[in-house]
Amino acid sequence: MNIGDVAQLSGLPAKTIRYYEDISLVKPKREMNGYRVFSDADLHKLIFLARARGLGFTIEDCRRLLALYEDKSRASAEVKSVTGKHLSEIEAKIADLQAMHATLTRLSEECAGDHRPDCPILEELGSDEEPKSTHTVQ
Amino acid sequence: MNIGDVAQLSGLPAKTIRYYEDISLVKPKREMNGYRVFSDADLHKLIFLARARGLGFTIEDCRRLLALYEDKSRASAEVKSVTGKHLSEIEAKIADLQAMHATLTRLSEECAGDHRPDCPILEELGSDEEPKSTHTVQ
DNA sequence: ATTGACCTTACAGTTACTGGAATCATTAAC
DNA sequence: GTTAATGATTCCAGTAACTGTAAGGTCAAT
Repeated sequence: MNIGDVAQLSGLPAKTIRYYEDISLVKPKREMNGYRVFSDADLHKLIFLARARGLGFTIEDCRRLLALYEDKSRASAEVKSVTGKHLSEIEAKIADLQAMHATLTRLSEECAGDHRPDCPILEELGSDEEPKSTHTVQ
Repeated sequence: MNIGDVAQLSGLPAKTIRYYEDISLVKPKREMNGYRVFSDADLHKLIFLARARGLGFTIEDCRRLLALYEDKSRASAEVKSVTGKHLSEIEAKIADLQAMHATLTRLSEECAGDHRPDCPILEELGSDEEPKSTHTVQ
């Protein structure tokens, strides 16, 4: 299969697949004309990667998970550990976003949103005192 | 004030403040020795930026908000519009993260997490069929 | 005169791609 | 047989918002 075929089948852009080769996540063979040739195993890997990335795992997590996937004597504890760390990060991000959301919603509700210049959003951002909630993490 | 002082007072790293000057968010004067000199107005801007960034606004949003802040004849509707778009993006991100979280939690609960190789997490990532939920957005 | 804290610039690296240009290969149409 | 469309290749640059590091200048105190 050529890159267009596996792009279609995995849902990943060809550009991304070339990038994954660059960083050695997949190692397709080459034809005499220089074209990449992807085996079924390569396609399988790409589908694995697409799903893992879709679940928000970093590339390095994906590399680790792929290695575990191919190690038939792995301990499932290792996989669960990677997943657990990722879950914690997701939880932290959700919490941050919810805090931002709460603050912005409060300010937005207080703002008339008309032609007049008075604006509680800008007032809070520019105030001299500590605002009700300031977020340090994005 | 020198950069260390405003870094302290705004909570922003000096490095970040230099970067903000690079991209023209602040324009401190210079002393004869080349050191940056920050006015009270500069400090005020930096605090504004720190808060807006803390609420997850992009740098370009911050630039826009800062311009509105300094435009005493602005319409609060403009500020509310920027904020509203940002709120929608936050909501979308939260939804994505919650979907990932749900999938990963389900898989994690099914995984023994011991010395044995059997692992539902890897099985789903590597399965030939469409998994129960595949996320396209991260 | 020297130490240490603080300031300067410039360049590289981070994450995970994405866009674009220039070129080559393959295939289908005329 | 030539041409055009499609699809492949490489390479370089850009994105967001910084962060790290190196090499060096300045200042206050000892």
